[in-house]
Amino acid sequence: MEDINYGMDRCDCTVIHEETVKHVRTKMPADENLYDLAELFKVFGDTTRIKILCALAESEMCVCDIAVLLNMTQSSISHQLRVLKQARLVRYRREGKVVYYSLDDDHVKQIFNLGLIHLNEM
Amino acid sequence: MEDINYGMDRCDCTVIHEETVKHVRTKMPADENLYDLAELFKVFGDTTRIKILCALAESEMCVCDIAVLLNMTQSSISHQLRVLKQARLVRYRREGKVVYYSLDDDHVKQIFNLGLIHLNEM
DNA sequence: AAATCATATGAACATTTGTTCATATGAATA
DNA sequence: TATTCATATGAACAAATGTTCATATGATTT
Repeated sequence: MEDINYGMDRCDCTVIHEETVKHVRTKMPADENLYDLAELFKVFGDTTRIKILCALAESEMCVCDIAVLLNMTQSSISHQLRVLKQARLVRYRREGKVVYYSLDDDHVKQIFNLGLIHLNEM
Repeated sequence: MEDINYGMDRCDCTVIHEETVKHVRTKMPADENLYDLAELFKVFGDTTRIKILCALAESEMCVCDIAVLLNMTQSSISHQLRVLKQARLVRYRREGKVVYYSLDDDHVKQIFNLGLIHLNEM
């Protein structure tokens, strides 16, 4: 097997297993999909947001309730709810001055549970 | 229902739905678990690491192979593999000078797939 | 219409994070 | 034993992120 570097700019390595790399390359999803996937998990990757999701998994709640529950400022909860909203993980409905948030779909709980399973089995 | 603030330091809100908050509070997992869960998802929340996991889902690979595949430096791949190792998402075996990495368990693929399902259904 | 209340948001700040560069480690080989 | 090569790692730096503070918005109530 030849030691070809393929003229890559960034990589300072020699290709060791050319066939493996070639094969895996054909199996990789589009960069855009992997980017989106990382962005999705990034949303789960914060304690405050995890707590919010966990709370909403139990019951619909307004912003103030969540702030009290987590003992955090209304502002920071509101900022985080915006992130969750953009990721389509939560939805909301307005009732007068109060805005109620809830989980958007069932995937949230599923992803959540898989994470817990992984942690429990380590 | 009374407007009690419960003497929270940080929250600038009035409790609106006291019963809801009380109930949800009893259902919340321990802070430590939620912290660990967030830490786990944080690991998935980076494009480079997602790509590495995706590649390893297809085949065991050495560090150089991954660097070539992703067109990144060996150093940055190695740093990220350390993160994945600490999260128990990948394992490795040494064969002479070469270190081969692979997925540690099947949860990785499952979490991965759930993420993709969520993205596809939005 | 003015005041009140729940929520949203922009800017600033501190912290965290990912990559790079230089170098260390540790195993095979000459 | 000296060299080579694959990998690991520490420090530095830039970029991203979460919270806070001040204030805006928008709906209700007086």
